[in-house]
Amino acid sequence: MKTLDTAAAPAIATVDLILFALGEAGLEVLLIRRGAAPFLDAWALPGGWIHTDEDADLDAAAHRILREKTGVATPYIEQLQTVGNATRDPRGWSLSVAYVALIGPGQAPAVRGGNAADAAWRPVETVLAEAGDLAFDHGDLLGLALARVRRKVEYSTLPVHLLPERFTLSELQSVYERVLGRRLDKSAFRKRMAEVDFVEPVPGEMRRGSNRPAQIYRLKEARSTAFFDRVL
Amino acid sequence: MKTLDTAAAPAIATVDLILFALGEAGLEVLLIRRGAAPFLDAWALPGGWIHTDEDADLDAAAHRILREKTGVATPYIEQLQTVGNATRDPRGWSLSVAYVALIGPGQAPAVRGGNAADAAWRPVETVLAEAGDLAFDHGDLLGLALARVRRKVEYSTLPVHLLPERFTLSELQSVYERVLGRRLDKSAFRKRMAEVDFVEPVPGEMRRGSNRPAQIYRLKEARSTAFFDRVL
DNA sequence: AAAATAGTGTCTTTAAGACATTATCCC
DNA sequence: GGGATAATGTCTTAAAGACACTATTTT
Repeated sequence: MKTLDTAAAPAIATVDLILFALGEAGLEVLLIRRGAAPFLDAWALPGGWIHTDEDADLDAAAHRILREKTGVATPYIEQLQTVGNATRDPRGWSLSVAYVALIGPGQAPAVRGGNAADAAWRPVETVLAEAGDLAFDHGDLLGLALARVRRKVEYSTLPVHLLPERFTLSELQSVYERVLGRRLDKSAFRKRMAEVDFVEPVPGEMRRGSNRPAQIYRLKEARSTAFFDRVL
Repeated sequence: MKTLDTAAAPAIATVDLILFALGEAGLEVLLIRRGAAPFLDAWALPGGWIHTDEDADLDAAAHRILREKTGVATPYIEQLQTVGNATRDPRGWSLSVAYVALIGPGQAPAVRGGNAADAAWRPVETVLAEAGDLAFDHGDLLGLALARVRRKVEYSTLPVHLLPERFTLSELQSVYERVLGRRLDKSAFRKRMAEVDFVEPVPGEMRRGSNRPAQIYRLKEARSTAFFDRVL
């Protein structure tokens, strides 16, 4: 969201992004410090105006804005919800389409978008505890996004997108456990992953350590997210 | 969507509504014949511009537009998805927030909104088969809405909103079966309804016929939609 | 009594959860 | 061999699904 956007016609509405990655403390969200009024110097979600002259559609706008604000190019992304009311922006009636994006380690730029002070990864719990400090209604949007992700983890394969391209089943299980905040049974977990049939072993590739090597898996192509019959 | 809306400032984006009700042929959707270009005389979903001077927020806009276009005042309503691209409206880049609404028999006006020829309930299957005939990308929106409803019926109590306020458990089961297109086991169905605890018997009220009378139920207050642990 | 639907119970089959065992590497 | 984690198997327990039976009304 910029205040300097003066080309009235091509700017329709804003897109805000809730970008999650897995860090030391569990789920973390990328925040950007605002450099303009309103909410000057407050932390905010990365967002920007739709540009009708360069964005073919909403998803393209979300990708562009994410890339421009954070440098992230190819995340998993899905539309969350659209909020619009007279009070969320002091400048007047405001419409924003919120997107959730997930990236794995490595794709996550430590800090991007100008200088180091204006972007930061923050643990979601910490941010939510002080949700009111965020610009606009971004605290609400973060809450919505977190609820969506937590719920969807229960019945889908969403968490693969928080891992690098190649991973072991133990690593995948660990992601589920960290997002859900509870332990899962190993054999039940593997049975379910086999059922939904969305990952495949990479022949010959193993993760080695001071123990039995683990088979490395990757996402089956054309299978971005699968759904379970039942809840975990 | 009107072309005559010339007040540039307060009109931001459109809201389109997919209004479902249960008819003879199963799920039916309300369509309105367009009275202006583009797509003059084509069938379309009821929709209209957000008016920043009268709509407090998006949901309020959706309610107002539904009421104005169809006369329906108090439906179950939920936001579906927002679509925006350069091609859906020949007049230029267009943004629309789609809502799904469900109403029970009785709340459904046979025909409203001017004269009888400009609104009609149509079976979803029929309309989808000729989805390309609808104005804009409304065929796509209808497809999205139907997929959402069909999926959500599997794990939630959504179908109560297709019934009148008072109903029997057999009637409720019948709604599930008609939307899902398959039979359900009676005892399993009742067990599940008891589990989620979202309906309650109306003491003394029974539905009578030439058979054993059936207990009449109603939605428990403050419980619009509940979710199952598992899929039906 | 017959017909019809409501409502509940029983039994079989399946799946889930806890736990144990075996496997394979490094040191 | 010891330590560590991978991978799979077994057993117990709970739930789901199919089906049958009982209940209560009208005709």
